[in-house]
Amino acid sequence: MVERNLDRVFHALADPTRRALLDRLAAGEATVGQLAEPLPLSFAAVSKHLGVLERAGLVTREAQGRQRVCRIDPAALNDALAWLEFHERFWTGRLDALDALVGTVSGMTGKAQ
Amino acid sequence: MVERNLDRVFHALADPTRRALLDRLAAGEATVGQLAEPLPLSFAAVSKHLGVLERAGLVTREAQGRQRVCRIDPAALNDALAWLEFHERFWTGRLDALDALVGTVSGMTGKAQ
DNA sequence: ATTTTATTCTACTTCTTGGTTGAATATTTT
DNA sequence: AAAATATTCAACCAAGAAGTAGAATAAAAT
Repeated sequence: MVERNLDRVFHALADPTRRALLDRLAAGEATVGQLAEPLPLSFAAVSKHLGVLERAGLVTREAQGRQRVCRIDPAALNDALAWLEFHERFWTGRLDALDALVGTVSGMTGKAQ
Repeated sequence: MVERNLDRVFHALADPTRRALLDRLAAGEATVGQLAEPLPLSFAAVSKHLGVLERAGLVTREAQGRQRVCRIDPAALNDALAWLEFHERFWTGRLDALDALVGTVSGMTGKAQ
């Protein structure tokens, strides 16, 4: 269940266009058109990428008149972050040093998993 | 350049079988056969998955007699971890709280990025 | 030297992805 | 009401991913 979502989140992050979209959205909400404008892609392609990000829970789209306003949802990063942190800890055998860290990060967005 | 590797790392992590392989390897090195044994997959399929992990820099395979010993390489997680941490920080606007954290983690494997 | 074992390579298949274009839908503007 | 705008949908295509099976390779055991 969390596993299934990890698939989607990691897959969403594995594309440079989608990471660029996230970077752009980190600077503030934007419509699909605003997101598509600087990219060498059709509207439809950008809309599809946003679909992938949305299904991963990383982005929300809200209809506002005839346009859709996109916003980032930082909470969805938590799954991926938690997985990576746990495994980095585990792999490096440093089970001590980062104990506090995971608590810190998962507490950051206010969403426990 | 780091970007291109991020593609490979996130893509490698986006598959549950590959994450399972990493989990298994976190417990210690293993041959391809040992990795394949509990999985409902052919040897060849597992070998392919290991190729993906290897190209992402997450795993190394070393020939040892007629078998290949696989080991995890924690350093490769750093790219992904750094990306996620930076963005989580950025997205949540908490540019303060995690400042120490990034230093901690990137210092952990002894490899600065 | 032959056989067995461990792994990879080479097709081949099916499904998914990322892209396109043009029609469809919904909302503003005129 | 008609035209323009913003976005998505549907159909399509090319390339890549994940799987299979069987041949090829290389080392170990007999």
